Amino acid sequence: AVVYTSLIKNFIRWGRTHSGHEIYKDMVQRGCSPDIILYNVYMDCSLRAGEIDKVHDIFMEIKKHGCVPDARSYSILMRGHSKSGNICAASALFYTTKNQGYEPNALAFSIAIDCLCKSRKAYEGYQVFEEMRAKGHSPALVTYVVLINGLVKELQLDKAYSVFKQAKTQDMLLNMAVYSNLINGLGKVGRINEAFLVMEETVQKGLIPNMHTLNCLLGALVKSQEINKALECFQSMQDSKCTAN
RNA sequence: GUAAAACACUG
Repeated sequence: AVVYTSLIKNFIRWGRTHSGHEIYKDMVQRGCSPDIILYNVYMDCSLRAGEIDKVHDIFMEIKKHGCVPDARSYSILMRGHSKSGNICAASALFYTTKNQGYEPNALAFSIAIDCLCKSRKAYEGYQVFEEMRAKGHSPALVTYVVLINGLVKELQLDKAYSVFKQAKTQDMLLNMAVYSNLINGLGKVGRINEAFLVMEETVQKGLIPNMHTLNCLLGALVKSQEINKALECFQSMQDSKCTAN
């Protein structure tokens, strides 16, 4: 199985996906039993190669051949569903995994959060995030960013802000894009004062607001009819040679 | 012999 794994991996990786599939079939025909590592590699490679439907097919093969999917198998399948837009399946899978008795590790949590945010289910992503923290895992910077951006997109500003605060207490170095995003979201729901606070914070942190940031702020100000401040902001944009829209 | 991943206004 080790040899077959390597063969399948390399064929698919180098674009010879069809040969990869043939090797798998051949292996089965010859009575050689695939193991779970082979299946995980096979699914992962197919996913990267863009054969998303294949991921699901392979997953089905696992049980058919008397293997038991492990936590990684579920994570890969989840990525597949999220990539193909199968939103319901993606979000259900995380719970299925747990029901199978697997305790997700930090990576499994992160993948779940990422998939959920991409499926526009940031709310669920947030729940998974809370669970992750409760279990004592430390999310990576990207996980915070993905979640904050996802929540902002769905205008869940309370949650976004909460995650934002938590990121800071973990000394995460959030970049300007995240701040701009948050300002944008706060502006959209009319929380202009908070948008300003966030703006001031960027300055304190030594981050340099760019044209995206200022445009976000400008949009927020116009929306809340703070014309004077909008003009002020517009002025400072011109001073810093940013282009307004 | 098997892990993933993101980002910004307006249009």
